[in-house]
Amino acid sequence: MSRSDPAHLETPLPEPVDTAAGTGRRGPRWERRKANRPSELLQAALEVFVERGFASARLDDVASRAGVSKGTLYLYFDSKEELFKAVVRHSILPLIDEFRASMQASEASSGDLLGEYLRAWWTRYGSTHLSGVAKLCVAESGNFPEVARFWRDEVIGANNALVAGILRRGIDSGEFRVVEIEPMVHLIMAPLVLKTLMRDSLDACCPGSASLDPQELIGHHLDM
Amino acid sequence: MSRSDPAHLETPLPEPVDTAAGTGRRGPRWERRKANRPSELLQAALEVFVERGFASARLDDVASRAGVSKGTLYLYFDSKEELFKAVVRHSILPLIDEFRASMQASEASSGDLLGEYLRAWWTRYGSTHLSGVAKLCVAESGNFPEVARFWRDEVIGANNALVAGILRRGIDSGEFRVVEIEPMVHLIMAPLVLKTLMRDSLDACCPGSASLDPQELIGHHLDM
Amino acid sequence: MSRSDPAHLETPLPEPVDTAAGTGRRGPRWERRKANRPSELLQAALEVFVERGFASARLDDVASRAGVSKGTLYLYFDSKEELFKAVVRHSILPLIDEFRASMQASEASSGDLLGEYLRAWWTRYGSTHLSGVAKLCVAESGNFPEVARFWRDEVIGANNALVAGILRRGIDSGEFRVVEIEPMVHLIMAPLVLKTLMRDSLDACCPGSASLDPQELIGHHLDM
Amino acid sequence: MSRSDPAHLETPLPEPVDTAAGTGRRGPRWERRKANRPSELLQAALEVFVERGFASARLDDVASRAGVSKGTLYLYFDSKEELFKAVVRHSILPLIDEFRASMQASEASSGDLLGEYLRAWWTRYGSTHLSGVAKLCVAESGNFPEVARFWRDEVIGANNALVAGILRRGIDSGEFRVVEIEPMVHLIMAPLVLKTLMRDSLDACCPGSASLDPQELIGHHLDM
DNA sequence: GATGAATGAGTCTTCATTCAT
DNA sequence: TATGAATGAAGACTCATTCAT
Repeated sequence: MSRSDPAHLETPLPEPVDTAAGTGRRGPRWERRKANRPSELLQAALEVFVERGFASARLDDVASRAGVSKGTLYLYFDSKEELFKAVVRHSILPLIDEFRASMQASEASSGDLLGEYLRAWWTRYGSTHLSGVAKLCVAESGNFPEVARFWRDEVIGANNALVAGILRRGIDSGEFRVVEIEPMVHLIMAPLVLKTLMRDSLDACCPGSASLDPQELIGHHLDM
Repeated sequence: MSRSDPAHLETPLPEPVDTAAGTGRRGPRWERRKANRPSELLQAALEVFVERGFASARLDDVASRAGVSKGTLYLYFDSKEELFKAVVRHSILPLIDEFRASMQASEASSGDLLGEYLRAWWTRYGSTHLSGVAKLCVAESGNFPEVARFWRDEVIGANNALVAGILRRGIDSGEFRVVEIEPMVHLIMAPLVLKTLMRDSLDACCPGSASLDPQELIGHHLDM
Repeated sequence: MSRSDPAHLETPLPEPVDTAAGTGRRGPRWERRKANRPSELLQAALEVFVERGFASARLDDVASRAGVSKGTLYLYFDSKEELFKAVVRHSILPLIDEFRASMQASEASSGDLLGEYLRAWWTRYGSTHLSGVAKLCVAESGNFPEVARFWRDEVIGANNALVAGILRRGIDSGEFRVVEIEPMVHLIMAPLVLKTLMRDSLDACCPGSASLDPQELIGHHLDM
Repeated sequence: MSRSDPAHLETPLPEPVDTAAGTGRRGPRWERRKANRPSELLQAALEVFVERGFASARLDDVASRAGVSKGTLYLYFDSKEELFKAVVRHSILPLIDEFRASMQASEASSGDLLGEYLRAWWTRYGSTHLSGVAKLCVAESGNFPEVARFWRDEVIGANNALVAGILRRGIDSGEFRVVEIEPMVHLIMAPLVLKTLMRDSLDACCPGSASLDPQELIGHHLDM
């Protein structure tokens, strides 16, 4: 594995000693759920953080959205900050790995591959709760520089590298005309990225641009 | 005047008792400063809000950056929220009017006009402290829906209307080929907008895309 | 038995269901440990309470020092407070009884007896973990008045009564010159007691006074 | 000044910018009292800390005893810990200086000087709220080692040095018989010190020993 | 009996807001 | 008008206690 995350974003999901899951009958005051509590908490935290931002998010809200009490959060995360970092980390890293893997597996033409990738990007990320994390990282960059750096280098960096790889392959094979790779990557991604940022913030902003989704964009860009 | 601000974003700049204003005489430097205290406060607030976000920004920081005491802020703004709204409002509205006016005045070809506009956009907005407000509005949209709506409808809306107008003129005159206006506006603006968002957050993110600035973008897009 | 403990300090050591006790057969090591769990818990609690004080001591620390889980503590003690009181009670009462018994048994001269007692005091109490409890009672007197009263009346009182008895016997027999008993008891005990308090708190405080230990003190005081 | 306090215990009393004290009429919601707020707060804190110990003391109690709100404490002290350290520091240092100064000024005989000193010790310290700080330092030594070190080295150390100086002078002049200085200092101070510790904790402990106060002790010890 | 995950009351700490000066 | 000390509500965090396993 060649990823070079900053060490502090490497920590694995907290995994308390696993106890056999209950049989499910009756309604106890609370339930033992060591095994997937962490990811439930992270999901709740992701939503609250994206909606409110780090500072405005109340841990009480995160806890009640996850259906636990405030104290439970501290069984799994040392502090609000650690929870925040964990949200950023664990929400996106698996997806990056997935994208990387699927690219290596593909044998399609470069044009198809680009279309495939952008569509996957939209389906698995852009249209998902996940894309809210991008907005979150943008919003909190001033307060969490290392998170911003992580997002820029590891997440955007990885994505851009994948797209650049496709472009380069297409150019090498003569399928695409010769263009500067980096600006073109930006030109291709920007409308999609901006769209998700907007959806997660200014909402149904700019009605009409909805038609810009994957298919059209790919069409447009492949012209060039 | 066709602007349709929500009422709460309409308030004019606060004008404290204006000592010796208009008379012109007897205006020692520190007396005169009183007159534009509000805009100095707004400037300081803008910087702090952009850096930290609304909730994390401390009024103490705003005050000390403006060189006044915390209490003074309350002579001009009723609350932190009002200050925030004033920052968003007053930072951008004059510029929108300016853009509108300059567009109406121009008689250049549509191609030149588009180039001119994008360059002005970059010079007067994109490369400015001002663009940080966009990031701020994105970041705070969850907590300030009316600010988000204002930014989307009034700011982005006005900008897009201007660009759409240019495109439409070019198409009508046969200078541009026929395209769907709205998606094209998004395609044109997105790379620029995203770039400013990134600069104000993930920093010098995506190095290499720096070459995408105005001139190149215009070239690329005029091809289509 | 003339002790007059406040009722709440009378409780005997908790005795959980005693597996295979009394029968003598079939007592594997880990089974046998159950029998003296309570005293192991008390020992761990004593150490933690002395080190940190009542409020700062965490039951988690007590539990892990005793090698059990936090919940186990509640099988033997109803609350942190009860644990605290049990620590104070059970740490010192056996020793007091022991001292009382050995005094009654002794037929030595009063001078020898005093020396003997002070030496025993130091060996069996002053140089021991036990003396930390004195510091603990002093420290917590504000929060646990009944514990303070217990310590003062039962512990210090009992000790002083023993020393006073020796002095009185020595005076009655003409071996000691006539002095006021109570002040003399204080004068005799204070340096020893203060020394243990210091050792348990300000540490090797006042270096050089180390030579004050039993023998010397006895010498000094017997002069008077 | 040759004192060698650990640096972190050197900080002077917080002194916010001084404003002329009010004229005293009317009953405002709160009063501006920058000038002596710090010492009022310290006095209140001293009492609460001595009564309850560091961990059990609630800042709310300190604040209300000082007649201010909880937040006010934070205008003068960064944290509960800093408040604690300030209490220890500022309660005792002036007194130490005072004792040192009065010793240097005195020209009495060594015997009188010793009596004078012990009487001053009792009047100005032992019988005062101040002596509670000693109990506090003893109680919190495990949680605040540097405070313990400060008390042992600076406070007890300084006191012992003064007493040792008197003894040495008396021995040199032939007024006292030759004894080992350090043990003797401990023998002299211990009953007094222990008495204050008891008064501040186990209360009117050991009734009857009340007669041990200055005069008697001096008499006893000058015999030796 | 033992365990340790879950709870929630209790405190420290921050900071927007007020108001005496 | 300007100040900044004082306030107090709000929220992060801890930890004694409970209870399902």
